[in-house]
Amino acid sequence: MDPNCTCEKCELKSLFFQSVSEEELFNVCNNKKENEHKKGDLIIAEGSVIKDFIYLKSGLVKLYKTTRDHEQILKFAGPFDFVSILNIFSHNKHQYSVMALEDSVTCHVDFAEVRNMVLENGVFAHGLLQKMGQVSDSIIQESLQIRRHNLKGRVAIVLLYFANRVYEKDEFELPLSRKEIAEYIGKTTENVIRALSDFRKSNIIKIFGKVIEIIDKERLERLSKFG
Amino acid sequence: MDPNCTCEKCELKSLFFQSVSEEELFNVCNNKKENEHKKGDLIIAEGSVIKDFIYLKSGLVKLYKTTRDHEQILKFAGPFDFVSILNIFSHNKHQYSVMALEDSVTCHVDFAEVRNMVLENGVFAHGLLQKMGQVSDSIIQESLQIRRHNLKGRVAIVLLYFANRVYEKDEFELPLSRKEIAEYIGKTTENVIRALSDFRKSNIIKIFGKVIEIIDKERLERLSKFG
DNA sequence: ATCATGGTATGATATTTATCATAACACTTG
DNA sequence: CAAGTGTTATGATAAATATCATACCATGAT
Repeated sequence: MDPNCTCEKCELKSLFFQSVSEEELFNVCNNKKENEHKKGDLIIAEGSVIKDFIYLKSGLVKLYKTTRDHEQILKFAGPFDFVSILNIFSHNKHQYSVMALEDSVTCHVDFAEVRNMVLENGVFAHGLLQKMGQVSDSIIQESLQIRRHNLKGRVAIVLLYFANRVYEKDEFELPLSRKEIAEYIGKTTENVIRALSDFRKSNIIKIFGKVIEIIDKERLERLSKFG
Repeated sequence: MDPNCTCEKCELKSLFFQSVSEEELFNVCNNKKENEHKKGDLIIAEGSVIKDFIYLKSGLVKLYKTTRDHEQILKFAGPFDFVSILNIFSHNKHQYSVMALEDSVTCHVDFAEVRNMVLENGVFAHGLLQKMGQVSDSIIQESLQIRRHNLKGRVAIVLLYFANRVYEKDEFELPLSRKEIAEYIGKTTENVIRALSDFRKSNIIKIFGKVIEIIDKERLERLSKFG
């Protein structure tokens, strides 16, 4: 093995390359590129041509679409639910932008190579179909969930998402501005701030700037279900 | 060829079986089942086990999810944008229900057979990846589009969808109740009715029960963009 | 240091939408 | 036929949310 090739040790190898032969992996590995992104960097620009199969090795990103007057955030994603797969076989341009919410590392494999692997390796293709189903379903289900809740319920869902799914702690630094929360849940920035203030006044959370501490998780969970 | 096998003539053959060999097609064709559904029939029940790869040959359906107290409609779909693909590789149970909005015919192929074709036929697998990307993207984009409009804008979007995409006529019979429009756009039934009445009073549409005639399409289009 | 800028925060008000009530009508069922 | 049920429709009112205004604070640029 080439000493430059570290894919063997990649935590995500099993995600996409489980079924790939030594020879194929070697090939992918030597032609891949890894990019580092600082918090706030644009990783993928909506409308740009898709050249690579891109996946997230580490970090946290937001997926969003820019419209006339504002942005709509589709999904927050970490390494194990990364998302560029959705468009890659059906569009030649990226339909969404991706921005780093925390320092992130992406891995880029030439798309032609991935397509060849799909054409030649059925197990690999099947794995991609599975992953794609999971990703699209998570976006759709989350969107439906948010849509059936009011302002406070939606904000509660976001806080619990970061506490339970991303940081696995009840005190964490929000990697988002209030505006970005608003862009995700489809409400105004002011009302997101009001909801957070309301939670603070009701002793459900404490707020120190971007740091949130969840004090009464039960109540927050009730809000996320019935609010 | 078996005289019972009419897949050769199926209008949708190219959609899913473009790349499939004579032998494979023959096999699929003889093991397929076709089902007819009357308007209002449940075709797929959310939560039921996925056994078949199901696609729509003709008709019109709604895809929806049942929650605590009401239903949320995800998508209306005809033969060329059918949707059961989304879950089939990633879940063992259907995540959404499908109901016929008009008399419909579905074609059922055993899932194991489809999986085998994915594993053995890269071109077929690639075609499914493309189709799946299109379907998931259409759901996501439509959902975002609706979310950034107000009540009237949303209703206008629905009317134009049926006029332009489904019936290709400016006078058509809505295959939906007002309640179902509400479940799709995420507003109350009363307000959907009010929006329609409002369009009628403004001479944008005429209403004869379920039959809608669009009189001022330009104004409706403006509403669907800026409302 | 000063200035502009963006994020956070709060209040007052306007607008939008939901809820509740009622009624007419069509449709099914006993 | 009558009774019940669901759909369409409209009005009155309540609740949720958006909009506009203002302020404070931190940050980076000049």
